Amino acid sequence: MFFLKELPSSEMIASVTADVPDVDPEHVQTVLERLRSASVLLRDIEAFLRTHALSQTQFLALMMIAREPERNSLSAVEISKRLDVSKPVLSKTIGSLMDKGLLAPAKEQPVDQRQKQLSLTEKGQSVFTNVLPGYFALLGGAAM
Amino acid sequence: MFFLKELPSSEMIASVTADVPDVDPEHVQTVLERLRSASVLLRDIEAFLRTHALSQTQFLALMMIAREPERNSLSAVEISKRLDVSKPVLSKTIGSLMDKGLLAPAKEQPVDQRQKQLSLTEKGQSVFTNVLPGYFALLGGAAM
DNA sequence: CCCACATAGTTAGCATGGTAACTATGTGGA
DNA sequence: TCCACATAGTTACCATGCTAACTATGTGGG
Repeated sequence: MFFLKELPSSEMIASVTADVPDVDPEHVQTVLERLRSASVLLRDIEAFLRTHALSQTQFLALMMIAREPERNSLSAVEISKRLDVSKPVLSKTIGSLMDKGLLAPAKEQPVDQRQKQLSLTEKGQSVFTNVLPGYFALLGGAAM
Repeated sequence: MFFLKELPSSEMIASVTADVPDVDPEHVQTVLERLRSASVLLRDIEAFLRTHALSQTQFLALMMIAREPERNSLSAVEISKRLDVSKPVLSKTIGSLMDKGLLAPAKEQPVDQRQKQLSLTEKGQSVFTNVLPGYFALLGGAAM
């Protein structure tokens, strides 16, 4: 997250970037503004998801499984190819989703015994279905 | 941070947003792409700052003091008006910057004894000066 | 004057992110 | 065959974010 409330003035950006070759101060200004909007939106999304007792990562993990075409389960390693978090974080995320009863081991386990196939429970399906419209409404309403 | 490696396909966005009134799927797509770019850039910035043993918040706190016009010190409450983090986080950030010897109590303390005026040490000045060009080079080089 | 309220900052406890290092299982070439 | 290496997932430990509640100081109306 980018935590500045007030962005640096154009004058300050211009004076600082003057020392740095090949940097366009106006582009820097644009990038800073977008970082700020993205951070604000991400906070709003987190606050919204928290009202459903989900973190952003938990929600995205549910989405990866729910929206996988042709299948209703994924292994952790498959989720981690779609979700950009470290392995331990994914492991903990899956653990907390299982504790909440939103995720469970899939009925059909893979031959490779190192993997754990995971699918949404009924509760997981229904929570995801409830949250999704609000999530996209936030994305759609964002001024970026 | 927004942790999807692959964004949802336009088809999926279209199908989901069809249920949500007043949401333009193309706008959602744009917002998702910007969230993703912002997250990637923020990670790059964090990685860069880490090579100088600074967190993003620590660096921004230094910047707030270093770039304050007409003054060379700020109180915590003044920093918190410019930096969008909670009071306890700011308190810890200031503590860690003081531990590193980058920040110190200012020579002139305010009359209000609840406040602690803070200024950069020489080391803090020099670290900040060293880091700033690389920081703006990253911002300037970002494709957003 | 003084007590209620406001403000500055800290402490305590929790959630979520990271890396390093570990176990367990699979795989491929000598 | 079997041993070195690769891959899946977990454990341990730490940094940084949050809220709630605390202490200390300042301020203003009765």
